[in-house]
Amino acid sequence: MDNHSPPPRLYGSDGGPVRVLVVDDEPDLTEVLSGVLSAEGWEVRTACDGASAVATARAFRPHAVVLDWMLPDMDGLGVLHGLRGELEHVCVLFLTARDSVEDRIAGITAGGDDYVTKPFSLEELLARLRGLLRRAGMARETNGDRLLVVGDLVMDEEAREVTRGGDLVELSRTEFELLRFLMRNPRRVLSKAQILDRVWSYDFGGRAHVVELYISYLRKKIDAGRPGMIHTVRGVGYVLKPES
Amino acid sequence: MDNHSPPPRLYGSDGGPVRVLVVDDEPDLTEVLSGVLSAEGWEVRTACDGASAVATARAFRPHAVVLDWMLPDMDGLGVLHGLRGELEHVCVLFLTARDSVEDRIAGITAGGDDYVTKPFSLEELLARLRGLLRRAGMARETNGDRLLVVGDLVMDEEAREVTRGGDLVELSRTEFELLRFLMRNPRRVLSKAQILDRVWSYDFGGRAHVVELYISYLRKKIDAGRPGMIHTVRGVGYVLKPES
DNA sequence: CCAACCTCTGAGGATCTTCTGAGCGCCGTC
DNA sequence: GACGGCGCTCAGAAGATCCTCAGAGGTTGG
Repeated sequence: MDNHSPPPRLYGSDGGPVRVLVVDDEPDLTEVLSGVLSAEGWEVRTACDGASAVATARAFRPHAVVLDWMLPDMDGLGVLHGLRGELEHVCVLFLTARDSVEDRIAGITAGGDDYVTKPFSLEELLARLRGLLRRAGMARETNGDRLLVVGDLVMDEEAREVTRGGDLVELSRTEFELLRFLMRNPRRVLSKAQILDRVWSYDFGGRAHVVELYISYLRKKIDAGRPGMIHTVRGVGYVLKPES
Repeated sequence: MDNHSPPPRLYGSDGGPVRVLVVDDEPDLTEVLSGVLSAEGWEVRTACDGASAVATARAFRPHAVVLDWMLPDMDGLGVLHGLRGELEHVCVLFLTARDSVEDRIAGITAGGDDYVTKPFSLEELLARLRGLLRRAGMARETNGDRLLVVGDLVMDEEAREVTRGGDLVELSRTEFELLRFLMRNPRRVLSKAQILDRVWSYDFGGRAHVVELYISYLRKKIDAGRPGMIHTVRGVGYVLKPES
């Protein structure tokens, strides 16, 4: 369930919603991505292979493309060529298998694009996509700047830096992503299932118990000796909120 | 039995009533849900298996679907695919057995959908459904925002926060659901049977005595030292109303 | 290759919820 | 005034839920 971002937070430089094209041959994946992205206020189209991706891009003119590196009909480079032929400026976020051609991708991303390795968490993908568009100047956040602020808790997403009351807090990767999700949904109760679906990889087979564990880690680092901001709502989930 | 919710509270973005399709193979359940939902002002259709669900969706074009995860002919994912094929935007609320959630319904809550575990209470199901539609922007509440207000009593459903005269009141899960039901039906006498049917799970075997008990808990937390808002109507039930 | 770190599992124990049962008081009736 | 029906509250047992610790396994970086 996606209960953040009431109205769209992002707008294209032309004022309309940001358009993103999702290209992958697994329908389950495109479906989930499509759902999350439109719930975040983006306009989404999907394609399942390279040829239809290029064709869709021609009409849809997306600001960004989420593109699987391995497609049934062509590889990432081929699709990239097709896309660049259609669209002058388009941000591309590649999805790759962990061990596939990381070096070649590295060359490509030099052009301002980025990549995420499968399996990824939705929060990570969203963050990358947002970063990509911001850097390309193709979207302006209504927020204004790049800081997430809840009470005296501040997160700089780009620098991956978190401070509470001015003190720097060191977080591991998972802790950071969990906190980011919480901070993007302040004063809203999030269930463990929701958290699991967003912060952990989509193929994670584990149980909700991990969420409790990481909440416990976060509390130790963030709420230590201060009024707690992470509250348990028994039988429902967790909320992040500044003391009232 | 269902004498609350005066006229429909929800309208689709097109101005007409919200359409919801209920899919479950237990006729008892679909019947109850259908009754409650239409009493709440929704337009309802039902189906008892996956195939007829997809077929009905084609003609009915529901805004939301309440879908049992386990159906005689196909599983939830299959039906979901069928539905997504027919309808562009549709919210899905899954009904699952408690332990099938543990097996994980990967990505379900990520795509903007939600689930409720059986056995559930009607209030919980309704709340989830309302939340789903509100977030999808497919319904606008005549109310305007997400707060329930009765006198100086205020409930924020998303944060699960209740205040009386500005003071925060901590409630357990059941207390919260009971109060939500009362606040959604202010100035209306609700019988214990009604309350039991709506706030407790449909398979709850207990007696009306629990309702008295929980009303007592609520009074202690909400009416403590203030003019009482929860009034007993002897031989009939309870009313919530601000002092007149 | 080793050390440091991160992530997850499992178990134990602490805490909070929920429901049952019983006693008591209020109210209307007889 | 006595009685029965009804509602309120307390106390406690059973259960659900959550927190934390300790440790295995994997990954990273030197």
